[in-house]
Amino acid sequence: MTIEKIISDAVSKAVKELYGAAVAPETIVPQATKKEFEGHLTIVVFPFLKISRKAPEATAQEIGAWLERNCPAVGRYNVVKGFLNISISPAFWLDVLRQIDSDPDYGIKRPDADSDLVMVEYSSPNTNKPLHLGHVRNNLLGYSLACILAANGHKVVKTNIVNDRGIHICKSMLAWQKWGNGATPESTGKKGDHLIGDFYVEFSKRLARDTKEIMERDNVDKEEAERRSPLMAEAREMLRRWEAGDPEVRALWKRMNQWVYDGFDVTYRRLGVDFDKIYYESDTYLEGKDLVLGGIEKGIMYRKDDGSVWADLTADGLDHKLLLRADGTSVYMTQDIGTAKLRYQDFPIAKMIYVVGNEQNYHFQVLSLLLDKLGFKWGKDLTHFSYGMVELHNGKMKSREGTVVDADDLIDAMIASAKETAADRFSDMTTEEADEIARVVGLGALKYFLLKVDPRKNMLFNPEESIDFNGNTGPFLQYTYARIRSVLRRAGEAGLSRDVELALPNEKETALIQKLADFRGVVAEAGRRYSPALVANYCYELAKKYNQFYHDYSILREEDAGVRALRLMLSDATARVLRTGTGLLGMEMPERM
RNA sequence: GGUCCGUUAGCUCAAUUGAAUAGAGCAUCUGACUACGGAUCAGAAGGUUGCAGGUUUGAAUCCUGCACGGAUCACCA
Repeated sequence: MTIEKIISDAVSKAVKELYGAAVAPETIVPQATKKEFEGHLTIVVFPFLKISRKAPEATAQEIGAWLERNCPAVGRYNVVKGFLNISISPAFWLDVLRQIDSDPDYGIKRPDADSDLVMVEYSSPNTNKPLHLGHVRNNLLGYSLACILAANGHKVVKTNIVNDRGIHICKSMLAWQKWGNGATPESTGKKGDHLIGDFYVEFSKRLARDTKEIMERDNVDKEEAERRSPLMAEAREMLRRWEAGDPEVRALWKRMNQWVYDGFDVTYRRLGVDFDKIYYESDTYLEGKDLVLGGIEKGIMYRKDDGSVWADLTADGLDHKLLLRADGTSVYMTQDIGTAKLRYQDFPIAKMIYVVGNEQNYHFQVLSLLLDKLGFKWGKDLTHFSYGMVELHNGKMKSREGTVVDADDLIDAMIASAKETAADRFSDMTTEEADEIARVVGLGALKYFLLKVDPRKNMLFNPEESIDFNGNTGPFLQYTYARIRSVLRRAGEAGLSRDVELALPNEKETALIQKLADFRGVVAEAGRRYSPALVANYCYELAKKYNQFYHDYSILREEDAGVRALRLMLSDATARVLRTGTGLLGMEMPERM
């Protein structure tokens, strides 16, 4: 039972007894009292005025007086305009702290046998180039979202659909065949995904050169010139052979994709993300066809004279959407329908979440509609967890402009930067220990910075700012955590016992307990709104509050055993909530740094 | 042009979905140290929440219009 629930129940009862009418529960929302007023929780009484038929002040007074008499948790109250500020008694706060302290999983709700299953799709890379900064935001959001959902009692399946076929893959393969001289990750020492990416870039460069020549020679536009390019013809021919199952092409494709997967695995591991089930587009791209053809009979789709198949979505405010080309082959949408079908067969999915960039908003609007029409029960309320672009402070990063920030390079830079920033702190450590902490801090900085922002918004990533040990940053949280652990270690060494009667908390300590108590609500809210940013910003507020608290008291030198024990318990609880909270963001917390 | 999304302090971001005087950090300025970890803390300054209307006891938040920025409207994925 949270303290908010206790108060809102009591208010509900008060209104009923005082005015003889029930009030809708959702209109009673206790919220933290603003710091310039006295009290812990505030009730807004405006919604009750229709029932009480009295002025706001009078209504608040009467409810406050009733609560003081009948609700043991309420110590004092005061009224400002239509706001009823309630002070919870210190003894009650102490109980709250004890509750937090005794629950190792505080704030977390574990799934049970009846829990529904949520599938989260994220990452979804192409196998023709390495992961970049945009993928990093995607991966961190997807992973964190899965953690948050799991913490809210859902069964979660993390999935990844690998885009491993198509013309873009053939481009890399062709370039390798033509100009690769048999290069392998082993022979070049390059990570497989980077090696393949380099050949893709090589192809693009040569194609651009050819295209330009043809444009001038034949006086045609860029699109047409590209179509006439012999390089493109070769790539298309390779795709045709791939689709026909040509053993030679398939063998090359398998070999090169494996290099890429090995490379991706390294990057995923470094980022600390993982998947429960990986789907490959080469396995699923034919799957949607039957469903689409079946849709024709149901009247959901129609066939044009040239044989192509479409869905008319104009009644839903959208356009006509192509689903099968005139030659019978699938498009992206058809494949996503097929993948959905497979997943539905594989898992009892109650809810599907796609973590995909906001440039595909329209695609998912259409997908939701089509899946619904085709009879998937979760089609209608599938969630496209849409996120904005990441920009660097020195300019946009788009793959076409060739200014992509590579994920591996970025991780390296973050770790190097953490090492440099904290060099003097590491002087008394072994090299291994210093390296490990630099890794944790560098990645923590990256993760926190990318996750604290509202996902829908385009954001500006500033590596320098992210690794600052002050302010709203990952390293600040990690530092706070490490310092608390250090204090607790010292307390243990000194044999300071918490096994005494705890003192009642003062105002400052109460404020920290209240913040800690909020954690449960924050996790639930983050689960409801799919918001890692909510958790991130809460963690920062908690760390900040603890720092203020910490600065005011000499915890270890405190002479009153009860007060000291209370403060140690508060420190311990703060460290644990911090660790749990940042854990939901995929961050690691160092014991020392 | 149609649709969707965004616009909050000099900068980077919040605001628990409609509540009190819109909050943090960075940067700037002023203070506080024989420090249980100062990688800290306290304070100041910084705002017509893009603009104009509307609804409401109450609007950054909801509605309408406009401006600016982004995305999308492929027989690409």
